[in-house]
Amino acid sequence: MATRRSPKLDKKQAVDTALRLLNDVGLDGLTLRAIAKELDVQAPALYWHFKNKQELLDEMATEMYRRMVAGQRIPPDATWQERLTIANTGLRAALLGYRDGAKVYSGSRFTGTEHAVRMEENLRAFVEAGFELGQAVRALTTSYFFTLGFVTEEQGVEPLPGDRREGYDPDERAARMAEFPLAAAAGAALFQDFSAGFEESLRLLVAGIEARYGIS
Amino acid sequence: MATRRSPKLDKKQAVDTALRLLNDVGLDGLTLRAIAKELDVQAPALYWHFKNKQELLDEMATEMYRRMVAGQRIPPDATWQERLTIANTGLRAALLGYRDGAKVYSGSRFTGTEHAVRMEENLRAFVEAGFELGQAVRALTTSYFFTLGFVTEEQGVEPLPGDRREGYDPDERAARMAEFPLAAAAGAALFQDFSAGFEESLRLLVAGIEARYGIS
DNA sequence: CCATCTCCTTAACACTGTTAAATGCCTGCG
DNA sequence: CGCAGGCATTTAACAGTGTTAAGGAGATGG
Repeated sequence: MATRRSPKLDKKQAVDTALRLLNDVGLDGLTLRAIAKELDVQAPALYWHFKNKQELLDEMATEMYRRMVAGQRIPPDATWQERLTIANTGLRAALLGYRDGAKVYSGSRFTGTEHAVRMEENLRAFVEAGFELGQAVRALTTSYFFTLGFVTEEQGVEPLPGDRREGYDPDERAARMAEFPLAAAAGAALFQDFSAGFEESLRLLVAGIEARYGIS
Repeated sequence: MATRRSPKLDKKQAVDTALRLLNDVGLDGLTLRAIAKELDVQAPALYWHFKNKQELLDEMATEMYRRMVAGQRIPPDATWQERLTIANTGLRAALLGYRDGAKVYSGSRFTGTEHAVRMEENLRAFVEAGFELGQAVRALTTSYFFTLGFVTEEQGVEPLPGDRREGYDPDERAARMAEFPLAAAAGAALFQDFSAGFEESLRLLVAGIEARYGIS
């Protein structure tokens, strides 16, 4: 009866393939023709499943988020501090998992409402810890925006973990900045160990929330 | 002698025109041909002054930064808290001054080293206030990344101050989110008053820096 | 068996960033 | 004065982009 022979192409597979391809070619190289070729299909075929390229990108961002959530284990008895740290460390890791991940992600909008379940969960945890809803929103979004900004910048310097973009040799930079000793020395703190810097920033944020909202 | 009749086109004027055009057409509409037309010139003429489009965008970002610095009056006796607040409020205002401002800005790199003078100034002020250099860098970059992430998101919802993008009607959103009461209610705190939210986040950050580094 | 719906292909369009070559205009030199 | 040569631009063209229109193969349902 309803067993129409499986179509050559389906939405989920297209999104998966596009995400895989993204790591090889980057956002600039991620053309519809390239994606189509990977799927053994002609480019306009994608328009049967997506109304335009942006809708495919939106689906990609949503899938990135889905995988991030799936990869996070939050202990049921986690404090709000642990929760915030895990959520943002996980978000950063998820974005770093794809070349131009942060750009793709923050240039897109989630499809559906699936993403709201984790958001609801986080908000509830914060409210139960004693936050007012507005405070919880502020605490979570502040860290969220910070993480997006951080990784965007990070991937501008290091497109994929390991290979650094030209113009970012630390020594070369220091030489160029010779007139500005503090700014030159800051390069080390900035471009050396992104992970350590990121975590320190999160600690700063946690400390601020504790202090300002009086909840530890 | 050296008064060669001024060429039709010069770098600074091209950048100014491109920045003005950006507000009319957005980043997608900002094509070399459109910029050239505005300058009464053919598109390839731009390649005499810029090696490619990215270099023009870099110059635009640098000019945005220049104007931001010019528009900021930092009192000589400002505390580090005031300094951080002024710097980031000013950055946000500068980015909001252009459609897709945050995207253009964080997709580009500064040309030259001019930007380093303000950075040096800020770092020195923090060090003089008692911070170690690493702490100063962390405090300033954390807020910097936050602001970039915040405005990127803000301009995703409100391309230009005033006109809101479709799909972001607060009531419609609340209805769609009916299963997630906290997330639905969070919409108000998120999409209502961006400026108030931004300032509260900065206060959170300032409080965190005070608490963790013990400097008030 | 024919009509219909689903899913994909082929062909084409307008437009993009970018390069190559040709063309004036201005300067400095003989 | 004439002419070489660089500066700054134009014209023409190219490969490649997202997207649309039209058509066709293949299964489904009446």
